[in-house]
Amino acid sequence: MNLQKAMTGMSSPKTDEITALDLSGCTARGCLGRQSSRRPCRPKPNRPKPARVHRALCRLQQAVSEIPREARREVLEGMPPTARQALLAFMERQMCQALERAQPAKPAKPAQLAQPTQPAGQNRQAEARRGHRGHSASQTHQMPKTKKRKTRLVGVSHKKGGWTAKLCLSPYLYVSSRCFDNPHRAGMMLKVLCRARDLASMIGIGIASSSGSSTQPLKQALVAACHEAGLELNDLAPSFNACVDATGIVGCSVSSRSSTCLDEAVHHRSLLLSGRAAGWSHFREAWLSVLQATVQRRTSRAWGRARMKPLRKQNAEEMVDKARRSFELRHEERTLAACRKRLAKAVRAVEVLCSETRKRPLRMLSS
DNA sequence: GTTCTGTCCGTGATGCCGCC
DNA sequence: GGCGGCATCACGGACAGAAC
Repeated sequence: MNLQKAMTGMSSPKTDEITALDLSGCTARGCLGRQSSRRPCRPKPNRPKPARVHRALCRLQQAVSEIPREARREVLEGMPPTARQALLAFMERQMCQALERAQPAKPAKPAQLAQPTQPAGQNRQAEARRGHRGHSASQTHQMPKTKKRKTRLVGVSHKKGGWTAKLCLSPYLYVSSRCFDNPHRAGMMLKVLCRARDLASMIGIGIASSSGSSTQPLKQALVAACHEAGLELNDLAPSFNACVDATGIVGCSVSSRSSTCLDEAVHHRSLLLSGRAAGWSHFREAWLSVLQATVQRRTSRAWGRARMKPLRKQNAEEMVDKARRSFELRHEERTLAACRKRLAKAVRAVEVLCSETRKRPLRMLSS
């Protein structure tokens, strides 16, 4: 009974009844009697080794302990009786051993005995992975081999008002042209942007290598690319925008405000990236400051969202916190699903071993 | 060594805003 | 309703580390 409580962390009478039924059913099914009618002592050659059984049960115990406390009862109820009995017998055995060890010193509480297998945290894999990723050189300036949904000129998009060219100038940093009335003109601008990107990479400029204070060479590359095409920078009217993938923090990408000033976009990118590296609270501050920032805009007759004003602090906080809450909910769901998957696997493994140990399964599994 | 999982990065598409 | 263009989302390949 205490074992069950230790496993579920609950003291529901219903759970206790279930445990009692299963434990009594286990002996009433007569596994031992059936076994005695066959070969009494000689073990089967393909019988699982105790170490293997022990590992499988340890895994199952850990999988159960990873399930959030409130969902454990449901999980235990849904577990096949064979696996559940084996687990209970295993834990009972563990408890006895622990009690024996603790006897000379002082008696330990049963609830504490179930704790050692509790992992440090359910998300430790994800946490461990976080922060270990560097930027691969191969990822920069390469066109991904994605399936294009429409066979249109890559980088040119059709808007209600015309056609624009958009290009990733450097990791996290995007540049868009102004709107043009035909796709050919936008395509030409796209070539100019590509050329600027190439010029920048040729002389080793890159946002990755340039801090916020040294964007001048990149600007020069843009001007040079325009001149090569017989254009002025004003013809292109580039607008810069930094986008940071924050799926690990808020479950989506976060964009800076679009600005005609490269320095502003780079500054926002830098804020968001350093915030992301430092964790949620820092990222939140960075995001808030980006949302509230005033940036330089194109001088066009565009209105509405194209002229969106900086958010007020309260609105920005609402937006940021809403995104985080939504992410946390989704994250919890994903974590629970992963726990359940691991549990199902562990249960299957124990069931297989139980079926292999046709003789006295409980006694063997608990030894 | 292979598979799984989560993150990074790049691209395309579309919603939305308010003046004209 | 048309317009200009920013904001946001969806999608998918590449990648790295963990798990098996």
